[in-house]
Amino acid sequence: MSSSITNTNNGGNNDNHNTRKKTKGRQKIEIKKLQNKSSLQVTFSKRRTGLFSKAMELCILCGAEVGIIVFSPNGKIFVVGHPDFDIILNRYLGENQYDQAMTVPLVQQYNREYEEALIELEMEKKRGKIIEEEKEKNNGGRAWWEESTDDMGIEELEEYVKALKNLRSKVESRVNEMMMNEYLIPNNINTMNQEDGFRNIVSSSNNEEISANGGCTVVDFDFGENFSIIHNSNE
Amino acid sequence: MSSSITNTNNGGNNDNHNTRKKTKGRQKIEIKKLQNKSSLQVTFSKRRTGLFSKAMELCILCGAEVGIIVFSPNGKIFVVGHPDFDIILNRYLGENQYDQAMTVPLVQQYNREYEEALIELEMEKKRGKIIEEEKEKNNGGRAWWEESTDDMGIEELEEYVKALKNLRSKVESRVNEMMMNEYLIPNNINTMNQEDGFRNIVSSSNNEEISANGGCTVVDFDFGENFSIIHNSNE
DNA sequence: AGCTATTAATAACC
DNA sequence: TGGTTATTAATAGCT
Repeated sequence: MSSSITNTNNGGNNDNHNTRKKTKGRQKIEIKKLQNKSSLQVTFSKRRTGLFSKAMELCILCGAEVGIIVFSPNGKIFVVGHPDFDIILNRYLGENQYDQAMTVPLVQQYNREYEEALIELEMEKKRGKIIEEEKEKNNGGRAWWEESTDDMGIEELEEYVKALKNLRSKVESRVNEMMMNEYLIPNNINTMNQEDGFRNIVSSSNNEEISANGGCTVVDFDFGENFSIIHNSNE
Repeated sequence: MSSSITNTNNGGNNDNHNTRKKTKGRQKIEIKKLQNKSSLQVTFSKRRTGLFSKAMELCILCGAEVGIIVFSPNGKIFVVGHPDFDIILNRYLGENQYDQAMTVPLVQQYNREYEEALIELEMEKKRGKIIEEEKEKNNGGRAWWEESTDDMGIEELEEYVKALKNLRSKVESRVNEMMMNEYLIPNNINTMNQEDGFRNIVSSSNNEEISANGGCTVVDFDFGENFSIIHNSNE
């Protein structure tokens, strides 16, 4: 049906002249990885623009909020968001803080290091408290660890270090265990304040490249509304 | 030109009967917020599907990696990603750890608490080292803080606590300052290991609802490839 | 980066 | 929500 319509465009006139079709026009393609490197590049660029445009339309038409991250085949990163990508991300992280989004390696690492530091600190404090107590108990006298010989004192310190290392490994495994549980039994969805003090600098620009950002450029396309786009370069 | 073609569809036959157009078909619309609530809902649903589909095609055709977060006008969250949203997010966080994405409130808090703990710990360790040194210096003798009276010893401790609190506030303001600088002068892009130990549970499901995840459902659409979709419910 | 013939997406209706 | 149809919008293949 539709083919008969399109054929009327050229009619029965299959002569040369200026009625000959200039190009084949759009052709149906299979959705599978493009092999031609240069056409892949062009397609990526066009379709990425199309995707961002669609996202913007969804936002405007429906009052939705959309954030998109795209890594090009060459590893370049493109980020868009409305009203702003980081607000979207923040909201996502806030509503999903119990799931894997919050347990990205860096946060895991912070978590572990912080807990370790806390425990070490607690132990140091306890030690300080013991010293104080001992001092008050036999005032003028020596502290408990000073009652022994010098060798003995050093031994104590070595033992302390050993205990600390021991503790560290115990904490490590306990933290790992906790992480496991967080994966398997999602819980404690405690909402946090998302608006608090969080301000972003690389948004609300108006048109074209505004500020270099450690190799990360911020661009505001002609999307009419404030639909911030962050990418490295045009691809 | 195109209008004359479309008119051939109905020809000159403007009678009733079964040649009458069944619907007006697609009409041109302005990209501005839809007012009709129910059509907005329908449009959101259809266009969201379209957006996700486009994203998937971009991934397959070009070998790109895409992650999308959508908040519906009703606040429902929809997340997609290929090969997996959390991998995309992880990669983004990794490559942008200097920018505001890493300074969402929770991480800021972790950061501050960790730094404070570290400094307290450092101070405690230094104190311990001094004690050790003093002990070795005049072996058998008293440590420096024991040379004074008991009152004096307590005073020292109180001073220590005061100094610690002082330090804490100084650290707090220094950290705030650093955060400010990180916003204004993006720097230290030190790459971290992103593949390390990070595994996600709520992906690689196959079709329809698989696992409830604290109210967050995981669905794999019929996108052919493994294009994970996470959302709360269908909208 | 432009152009054009097509296909793909979708607005209106059911 | 899911299906149909007439249209518009996106884009594949060329320049």
